[in-house]
Amino acid sequence: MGRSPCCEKAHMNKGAWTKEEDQLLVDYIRKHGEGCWRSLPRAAGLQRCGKSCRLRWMNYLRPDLKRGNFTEEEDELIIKLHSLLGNKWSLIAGRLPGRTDNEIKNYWNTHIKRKLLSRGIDPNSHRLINESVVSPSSLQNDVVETIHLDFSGPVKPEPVREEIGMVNNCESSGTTSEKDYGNEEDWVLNLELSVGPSYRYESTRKVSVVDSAESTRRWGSELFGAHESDAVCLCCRIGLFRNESCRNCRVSDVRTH
DNA sequence: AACCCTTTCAACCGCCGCGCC
DNA sequence: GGGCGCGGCGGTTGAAAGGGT
Repeated sequence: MGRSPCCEKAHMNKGAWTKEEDQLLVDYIRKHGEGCWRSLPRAAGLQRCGKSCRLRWMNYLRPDLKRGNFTEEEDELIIKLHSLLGNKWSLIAGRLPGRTDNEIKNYWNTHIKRKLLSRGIDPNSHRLINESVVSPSSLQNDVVETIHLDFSGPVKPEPVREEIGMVNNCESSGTTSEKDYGNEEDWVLNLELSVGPSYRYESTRKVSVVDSAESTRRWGSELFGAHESDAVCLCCRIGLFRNESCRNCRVSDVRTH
């Protein structure tokens, strides 16, 4: 017996949303907040699947979305993050305030891929297209810089380390799961990401950020080589602020908290 | 104006992880 | 431990828009 569908297919609208539907959804979420997507359509008077409502809200109706073209800085930031994270669009989106995973994914497929190819760079491996298979020794010789993003609070003993070449093809699962470190209740994520060639970066910094736009600008221009005044807690940087998981964060940005 | 091809991007689909029972 | 429901994610699709002839 298969899993039941997320919603009844019958009597459900599909395709483009109308203004009236948008309004119903916005009104409902303004009143009741996000969540309970399965029951939301009925409660809001929408003939839509809950998933569809969530998607519409997340990708289009959220008030904090940035509209318009991507800037050159955002382009470069996406490229660098993709070289680190692979097709983890939601993680990448978490680093670009106002941009959605869907938007970035589309932008990657329609613009950035082409841009990289025109530079002679393979968009999947982020290496020169003519470059032969990378040997382990050449990987070792890559200057590997560490991006150390830390939270306040306890730190788990062994930091996760992802190195270029393992990340690019997404064979890496992204992060080592918590179970790999036992069930420590209180350890706080201490993720180290590595990428080469290097960007200058001192690995232990704790600072605050002024606002999300400024954060983006700094990241775009000085990615992984930020000033001491640029570090942000990981939860904010990878986008956890969306689900209020960012409890230890000291950032005072209103939008993200 | 009409047609065709390409590009863009909103929306859908299927799968997965997590939490709950 | 296993089943189930839900939210979330990434890949894919297809309608609409844009551009060329």
